[in-house]
Amino acid sequence: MIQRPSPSISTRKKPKQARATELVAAILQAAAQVLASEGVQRFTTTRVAEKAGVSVGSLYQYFPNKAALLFRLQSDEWQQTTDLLCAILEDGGKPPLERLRILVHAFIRSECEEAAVRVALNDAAPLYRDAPEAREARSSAERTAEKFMLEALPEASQAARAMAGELILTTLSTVGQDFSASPRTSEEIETYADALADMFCAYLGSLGHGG
Amino acid sequence: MIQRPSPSISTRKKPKQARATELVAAILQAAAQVLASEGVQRFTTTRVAEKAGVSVGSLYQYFPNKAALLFRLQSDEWQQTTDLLCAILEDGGKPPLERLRILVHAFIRSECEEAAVRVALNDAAPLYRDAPEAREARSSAERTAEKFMLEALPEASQAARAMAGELILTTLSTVGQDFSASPRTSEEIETYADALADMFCAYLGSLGHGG
DNA sequence: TGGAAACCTGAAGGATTATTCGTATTTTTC
DNA sequence: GAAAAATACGAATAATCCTTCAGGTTTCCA
Repeated sequence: MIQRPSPSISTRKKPKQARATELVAAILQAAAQVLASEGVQRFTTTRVAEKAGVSVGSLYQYFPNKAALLFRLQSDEWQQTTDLLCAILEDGGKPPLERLRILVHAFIRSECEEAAVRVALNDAAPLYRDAPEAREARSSAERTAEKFMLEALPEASQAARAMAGELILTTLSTVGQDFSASPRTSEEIETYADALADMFCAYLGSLGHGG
Repeated sequence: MIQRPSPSISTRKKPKQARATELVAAILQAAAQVLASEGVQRFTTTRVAEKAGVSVGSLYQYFPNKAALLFRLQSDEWQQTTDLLCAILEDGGKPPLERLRILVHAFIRSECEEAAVRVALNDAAPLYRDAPEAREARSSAERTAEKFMLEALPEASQAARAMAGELILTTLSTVGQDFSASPRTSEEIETYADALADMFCAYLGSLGHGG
């Protein structure tokens, strides 16, 4: 398959002075605001620069193109979520299934809190999906998840564990996304998170007995 | 997210002659092709018309705007999938959980077969999401699903059934979407569908006893 | 203090696209 | 067969957007 030379997405230049660092921060913040309030359709480098109180040219000094900016937003968001979830998984004081339940609640809540940005970022996915940097991943979160699954399903085969882990992670992520697309009351959130956790626990339970 | 006064999406005029009907069909077919092969970014009314061997003006005679065309594609796709799934659910000869497993397999397979269009249609969602017609739904599929849940969870409360049904449907749909985004071998497909069905069955099983 | 490096500016270029509308063609109707 | 209705055409319009670059400003450092 031919890879069209999609423009690199890595940052063009790194800020070396304080004002530049602040400028980048202002741009990122403005970008998130524009994305959340206007949607992808109207997410424009010019609009972002304007909202950041900065000129477009400055934006292009630190982000080679629009996709890079979006990708950066997405990366930051993902990193933040990942840290939250890993911290929960690594809490050794509680049994695995309880930790999982807590994690589901935390994730769904987090997803709903920032629904606007998350949904818009998802809408923007096609803009940076084909970029080279978007392909790599293999984070440290992988190992944390793996360790958790080993704890939850000690008797299962490696393949079964991997499959179950992947399925749960995918489900959590995609269902959370879908759920947060509509506005929700906090009661709805808790109910839904509980149901989702019930499903995961039932699944892991069934795998634990039968092999 | 700001709601711009999105122009109506309903078809502007209905074809009354045979040639017009064929033209609309050609446009829809071309639209699906363009969407699958070029992606949303390059999905253009001009390109669609060109591929259909038709002028842009003709396209706009039957679709008031680009969003309407995309929405139509999405509707047709959804209707087709819905019919497939309802047929499986209504097969009274098999026990509920077995039907559910068959349904999961059928859906995942179907999703993977048309992955290109489906993924692109999903990418296009922001273009027609805010349209009035996209909000209504309440199809006959709802009733079928409800009837199925009544069969699968006869002892559960109405609320519990509704929640479980919604969760399973959402999971199936979003996870299927995500799974089909990468190319898959048919072995992977079957394995994944089985795992997903396992999860649903375990969930319903757990609700059946305790609930 | 002065020169260099980093930084910032924003008008303008270049490209793409959605949609319209005046005109031409085909089909139907009487 | 002629008027009317339906259909088809596609160049032109108007808007939007990404990105660059030539030239000014600020900060750093010796």
